[in-house]
Amino acid sequence: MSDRVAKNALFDSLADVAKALASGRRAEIVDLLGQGERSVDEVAVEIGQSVANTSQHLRVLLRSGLLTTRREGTRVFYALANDRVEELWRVLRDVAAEHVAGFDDLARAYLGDREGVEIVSRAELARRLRQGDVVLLDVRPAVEFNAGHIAGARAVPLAELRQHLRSIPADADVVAYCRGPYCVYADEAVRLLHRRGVVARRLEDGFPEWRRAKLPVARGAD
Amino acid sequence: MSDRVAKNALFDSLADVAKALASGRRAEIVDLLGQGERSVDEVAVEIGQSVANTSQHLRVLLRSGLLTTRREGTRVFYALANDRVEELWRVLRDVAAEHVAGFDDLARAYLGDREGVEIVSRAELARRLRQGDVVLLDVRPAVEFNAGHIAGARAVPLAELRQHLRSIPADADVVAYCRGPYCVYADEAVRLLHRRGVVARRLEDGFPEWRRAKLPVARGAD
DNA sequence: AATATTGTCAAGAGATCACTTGAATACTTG
DNA sequence: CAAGTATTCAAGTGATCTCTTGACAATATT
Repeated sequence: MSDRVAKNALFDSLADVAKALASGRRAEIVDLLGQGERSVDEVAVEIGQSVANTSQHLRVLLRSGLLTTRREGTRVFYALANDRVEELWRVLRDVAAEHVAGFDDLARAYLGDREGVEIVSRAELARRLRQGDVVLLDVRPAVEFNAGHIAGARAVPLAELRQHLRSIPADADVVAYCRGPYCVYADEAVRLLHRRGVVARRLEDGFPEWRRAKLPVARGAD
Repeated sequence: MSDRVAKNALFDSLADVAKALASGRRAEIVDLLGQGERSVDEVAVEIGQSVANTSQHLRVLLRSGLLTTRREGTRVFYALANDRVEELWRVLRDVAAEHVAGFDDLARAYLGDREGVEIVSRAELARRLRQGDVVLLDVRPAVEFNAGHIAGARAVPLAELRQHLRSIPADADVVAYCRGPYCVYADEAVRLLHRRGVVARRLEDGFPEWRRAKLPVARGAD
């Protein structure tokens, strides 16, 4: 059939979206931007790549329509184009977790042994927050907290957790959260708190999932 | 940080799933298998590639966990691993339709001008089927009809539509459906029916979406 | 056992991709 | 306007990807 060429072109164009995500570094970028917009330089630091290379990855994602940009002075901020992109990322992540051979091992290698880290479901955390008997720590970098956080959370970036230890009541029931299920921050926070004898758990996933579930969120420095 | 290596490996492995879909031909395969399992040879014919190349594409999808296989005599049947894979494909398709520049043009080039082809929503079709005042044609190949179809549909593969024209009452309200929103069969059926003076429309998408919406389905030759 | 059918593997050609390096551009500030 | 900062572009290298060709493997039929 002569439709072959047109059909190939159509499906190649569908595949272009997948291609945009078909690089570990770009996947990392999408995961990161799920927390809010970032400048090229910030993204470069987060993904551990040169600025030039990061810029090229961002352009690829932009060209495929997954991102938008905003200029502010000399800086350019990239953000996810919309919620559907976030949904695509989430579904992709779930499929990988379910189907990719060896994925669990890789996750364990990066996140460390999660044996000692107890999990709190979104539903339970929402209930405990309403009751007011839980100390909720947002252990992501401050920029991300400001861009949006769970209502009632305290901004305690992982790097500063040590300094805040004193202000956490010894008998408190602490929950920490970060970017999502494959982010180390909350795990490390929980482990540190445990070592100090504080009862702490981590939220099952992260802020994007909470927002998506239409649970209460807030913005700004606090 | 020394976590860099582990983090890269984790996200590379997430990107592997995207990589599996990052080829137009493999995208076509996933779209096709959404209708039900197929042998290597059948897939090869559908995507217009050699058997050897098709086999390699199928192995890539298999290795990434998106497909499963079943052997029957000398033939090997491939199928989507589960519903989540279908969901991933659907979300990817939607994101492409929404974000990829020029996607609409490519779709029009393949599907032809859809001006004259009126659309029926799933909800309306479901209602009309309950009332029993609609003739519903499944214009996909017979294998796909047998693997699953909308309850109440008649199997009328596009190639055989001409022979069935006589058995369609001139005053009937006809609806045709096929694989999904980017499948040509239903459009072509509607155009043919129009030329014969029959009032016909196409379902907004296809069988997989109908099944996913938990609307009534049936299996087998009728 | 010989033959046919169906699918997989291996090697190779040409295209595309990821990252590096160094230069160019866009904007701000002094 | 000059200098500085943030980003993008262009060229190049080694690796990976797609498709082809031809051989090989597994199963069924005679």
